[in-house]
Amino acid sequence: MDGASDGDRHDDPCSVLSDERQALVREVLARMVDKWGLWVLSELSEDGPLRFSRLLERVDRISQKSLTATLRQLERDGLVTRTMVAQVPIRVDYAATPLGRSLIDHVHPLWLWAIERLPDFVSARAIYDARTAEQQPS
Amino acid sequence: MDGASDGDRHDDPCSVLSDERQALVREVLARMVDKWGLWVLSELSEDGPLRFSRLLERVDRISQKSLTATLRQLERDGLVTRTMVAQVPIRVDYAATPLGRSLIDHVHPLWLWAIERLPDFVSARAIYDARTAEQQPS
DNA sequence: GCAATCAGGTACCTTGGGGTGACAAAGCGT
DNA sequence: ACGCTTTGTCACCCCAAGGTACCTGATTGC
Repeated sequence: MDGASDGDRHDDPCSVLSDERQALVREVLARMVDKWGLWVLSELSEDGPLRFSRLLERVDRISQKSLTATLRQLERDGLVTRTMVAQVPIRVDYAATPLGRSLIDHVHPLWLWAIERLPDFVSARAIYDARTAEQQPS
Repeated sequence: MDGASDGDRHDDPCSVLSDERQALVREVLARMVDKWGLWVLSELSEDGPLRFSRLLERVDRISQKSLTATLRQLERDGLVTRTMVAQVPIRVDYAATPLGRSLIDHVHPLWLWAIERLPDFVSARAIYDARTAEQQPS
């Protein structure tokens, strides 16, 4: 009997979790890799609470829709808080939670590592693309 | 040399890089968060070189198409190597590169952190979903 | 000739992310 | 009354990820 198809043969984060929990982890981490999540959370983590339009200015070229969606997702996962302030024109402050700041702290090293290794990725791609181009010259 | 005029107001990984390089980092890291990339790379990193069909068995429920695509992307970014062996039936071995193993080493802590915090995410979502449900009784 | 194995490739479909632009409620200045 | 700002929502679009299913090409064995 070899190769039972289940259980924890190794300590893969992936194969140790149920599909459901695995998906949840992926969804949370996906924000740190998608186009806006990390950026928005970083702004909030570094420069205190910010209102919607400040974020719109600071996160360059983000659309209103995407900023709204990003904030909703971050809020849903407990990474940022949303506070409405009844004011002259209505005002909404967003702030990073401790959980959000902790996530940033754990994500930054990974990004820094990736930035350090950028030349490796660039050259790996150049080599790969050149090799596949010579094999498929059309 | 590279005309990447990166304004660095703060040490955001995001706002320090040119769009192009930012996108490259995101693409590499995205594999570690998408459905199969981390899993495939982990298998290769832990259990030596593996051939296509072994991976197909070990990465449960992955489709041929997705495995092929995942491996191509990992290979393109220099994270795995592909070696054809002229044999009885043709044979192809995939193995993690040092760069790939290094990436795994840097990604694992993040996943472990996320798994530790899973209860926080679950409860944050429960609270958020309950609150929005009461406001929008569909 | 015919089936089987291994390593893919290709077509088709559904989902979801993200962009644009128009519109909405709330209060203020004029 | 009218328009301004702020904080969104909604409708419409395109594109890419991923799944299913089927096809290819090389080779061995019958």
